[in-house]
Amino acid sequence: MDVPLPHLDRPFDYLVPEALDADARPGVRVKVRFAGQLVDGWLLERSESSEHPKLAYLEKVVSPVPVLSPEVARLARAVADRYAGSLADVLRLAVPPRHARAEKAVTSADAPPSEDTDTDTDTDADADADADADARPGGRAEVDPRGWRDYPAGPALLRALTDGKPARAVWSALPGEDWADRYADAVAATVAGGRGAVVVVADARDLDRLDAALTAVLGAGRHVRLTAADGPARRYRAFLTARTGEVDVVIGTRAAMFAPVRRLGLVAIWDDGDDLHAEPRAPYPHARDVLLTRAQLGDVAALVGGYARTAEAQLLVETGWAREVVADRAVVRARTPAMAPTGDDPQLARDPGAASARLPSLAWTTARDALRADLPVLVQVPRRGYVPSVACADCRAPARCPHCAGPLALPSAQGTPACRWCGRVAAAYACPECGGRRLRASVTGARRTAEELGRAFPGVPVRTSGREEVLASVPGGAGLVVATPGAEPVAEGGYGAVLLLDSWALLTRADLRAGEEALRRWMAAAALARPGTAGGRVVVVADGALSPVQALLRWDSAWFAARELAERRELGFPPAVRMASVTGVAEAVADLLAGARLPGDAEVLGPVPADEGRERMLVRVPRSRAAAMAEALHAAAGQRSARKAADPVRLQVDPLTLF
DNA sequence: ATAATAACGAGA
DNA sequence: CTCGTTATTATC
Repeated sequence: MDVPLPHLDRPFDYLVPEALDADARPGVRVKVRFAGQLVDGWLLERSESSEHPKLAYLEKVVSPVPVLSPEVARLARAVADRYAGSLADVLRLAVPPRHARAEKAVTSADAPPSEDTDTDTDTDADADADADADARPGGRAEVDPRGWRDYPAGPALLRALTDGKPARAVWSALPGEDWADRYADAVAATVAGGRGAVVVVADARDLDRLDAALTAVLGAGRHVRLTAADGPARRYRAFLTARTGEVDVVIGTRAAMFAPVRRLGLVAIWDDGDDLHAEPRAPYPHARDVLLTRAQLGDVAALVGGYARTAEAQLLVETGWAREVVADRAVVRARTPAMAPTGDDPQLARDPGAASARLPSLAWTTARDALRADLPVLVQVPRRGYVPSVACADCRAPARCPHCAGPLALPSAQGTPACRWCGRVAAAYACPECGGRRLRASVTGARRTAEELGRAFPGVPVRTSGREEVLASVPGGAGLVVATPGAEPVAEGGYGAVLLLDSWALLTRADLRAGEEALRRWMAAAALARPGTAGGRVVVVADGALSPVQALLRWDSAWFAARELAERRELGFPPAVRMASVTGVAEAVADLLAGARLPGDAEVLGPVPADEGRERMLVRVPRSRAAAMAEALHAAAGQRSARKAADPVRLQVDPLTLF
């Protein structure tokens, strides 16, 4: 039933009229009369009998195309359960809105859809048999591991993919790695084994890169792009192309995470730390978690890769769910650009205004040398607009509540710091890192402009790449490129120098993931530099003693992720625990939590003010209780919606930001 | 939304 | 105790 009300989140039985018998197959969209009115719905399964005494008839089959595959239906239910959401909400994300013209174009051109449902419902054994018959007639296909040879476990991973084994890998890409080529290799290996693949990337630029790499390896027409940015018609068309089994490789942004793929053998995500992977619509699923759920449910291989490793990926490694695919230290050293921190200039580091007027001297000389060698220089500047928070004035460690480890905030310039989670006043705050007692508001630095840099290096062409216009690549000669994180163009032959500025603004954000995010952005930029042996240098304007900076200098995000995860265990933060946030007007939030039969060991934190007069409570449980918590919250939301409680409450499981 | 159903209370 | 009205709850 396509209604988002949580208390109606279950199947309903209907009779199928004779006339609709042929079309009424599992996976089709239907219209039914429900509570007196016509509503959209999904035909989940056909059955001979029903518990329900008086059944109504199906009103209409919207289209005979079974757009919802059995695998995706199962996945959607699992995702709804994990995120305390409704199946209908997940299906809205999983199956794009119907576009009649696109549907006609695809289904009339190809084999009737009946053919494909048969293969879809095949058992795994059948699928494997098909695979052998299709793609490996005379023996075992072998895919050249190419760049995967740089990673000791790489070739074995590709073999496992070709053999149809459900390998799970957390991949830490080397600097300078052409990740898109590696993902294309992984997909090709899967396809060689007769299986399909779904690959999710964060944005259109990454998608273009992967698209090109895949076309080079597989040839044209073997894969399809699925992204919301392409518009409803193209998106639905791409969706149907996959659903009918015409292609079995789907790449895309998070809209593709639910893509139906015949004989799925691999799910992959690149740069899982990018916050674009978090779906902003209810129930707010994260692409990484959806794909991993998919792998788990279907004996499907999974590849989670990035230059930087997230705490979530680290958890997969530490629990043994996935194996890490990393290069040996010697190879890392050989590929890494020469890196140097320049945090020893307190004047510049602490005063963003002064720093924007000129570059720290090491950064300046590094850029100058690269330009003299006729090499391009990348300057990464953070976006403005980070939430102000409070940090230790001496060591700049973010100030946390001694009681619940929530973030501290200063109500006024000279006020007493108070926790934004539990509201407790931290009158006698002392920094746990250095014992300092003074606090300062940490605000972001001003954005450096390209003109300022142009003035510093007269006569050098300056390009910018940012929100308004994102450059995919720049030529190899001397030139300055100013880019915001995530918009760094690839340089032909690699950058001679990469300057990472305003790190302080990144590191002191009031965010649980501040350190991880800073490292992720730095690594993404530093990966574009030439190796140190070829003259590539990276300068990060930050204190070299800070752990994210250490991790960058050593190109060891696994080390950082392990540290980060350990810290989150200590503080009781995700992914070490599972959290849910409940947001709404105060009475509604209290009402929902009062009606929720939470597991005994659940902790309820808050309230903290949210925007527009609403407030937010956090529920924290051990990971073993995650399902129980989600179920309890979903049920409580159901109770509220059943009695038509007026004020809406937003439920988010593992929200991206906790503060 | 709307229909069935339970709950309630006034008046006989 | 019944009837009529109103809250509650289920909706195939």
